[in-house]
Amino acid sequence: MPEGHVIHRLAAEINQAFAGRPVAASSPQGRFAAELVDGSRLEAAEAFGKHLFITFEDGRVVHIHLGLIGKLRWVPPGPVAAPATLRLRIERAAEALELRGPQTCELVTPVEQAAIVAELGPDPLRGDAEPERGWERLRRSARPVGALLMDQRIAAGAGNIYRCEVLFRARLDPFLAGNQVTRDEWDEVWADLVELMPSGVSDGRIDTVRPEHSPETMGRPPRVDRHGGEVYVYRRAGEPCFVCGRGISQRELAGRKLYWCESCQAGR
DNA sequence: AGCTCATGGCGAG
DNA sequence: TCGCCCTGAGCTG
Repeated sequence: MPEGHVIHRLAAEINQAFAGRPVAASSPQGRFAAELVDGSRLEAAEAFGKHLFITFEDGRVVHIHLGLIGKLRWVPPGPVAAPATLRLRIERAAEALELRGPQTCELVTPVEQAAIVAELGPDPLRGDAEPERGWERLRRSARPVGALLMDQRIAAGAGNIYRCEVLFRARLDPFLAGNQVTRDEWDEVWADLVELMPSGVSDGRIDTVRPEHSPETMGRPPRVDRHGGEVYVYRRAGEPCFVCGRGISQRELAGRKLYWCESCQAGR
């Protein structure tokens, strides 16, 4: 259940553990032809948005996308547990990485990788991101900005938590049409993603609440979501807004649950 | 033990 | 917009 920060973090961990070294690869479940990379040298892992590419020697690339329920986890070496769901296991010495439930796990060529990346919009976690490309799409769409922020062609790597939180922090009405969003508002949203997502990578959780709004400031315990972070609106339906006290609203938008504050994020 | 839901995205209609 | 794919955690009984 990952947004881009999780994937970027995993890429760094994979490089730390395996880059430049031969690894063992297997698919106990049998749904991935792991023998094609088994025993070969893992060159590098790289993330683009929510896509993870692991390059092996001779230009073989394993493309992984976790989807909604996929998981990539480090496990202690030893016998494999629950092999029926284990799509891919990569291990070397004392480190083993297990992939379960991915939406995608396939071998691609570097050319195919480039084509997948070309379909993605700018990734706030990448230094080579071109936010202008996201803006050009956003400003041409009549769809609500709350739906557009789930579109990976506008900001690759952002998912449901970041869309809800960034809209709140910008005080933007999620139902405002993309073509009604001003350039300044887009710049603010983009800059906020660039500020928030690296913390997500280093902390392994999404924290968005500014100190002056945190319950802790009022002497109450921090209100932390199941995913681990402290957020303004995500999964807080009915609870009081940290800024104005109004109950947080919830509604489906773009196939996912949107959370927002109708007072702080009033339309115009 | 069973049911629901989850930080996604695809293809069909 | 809907159904569907993949798995497992967190509820309810």
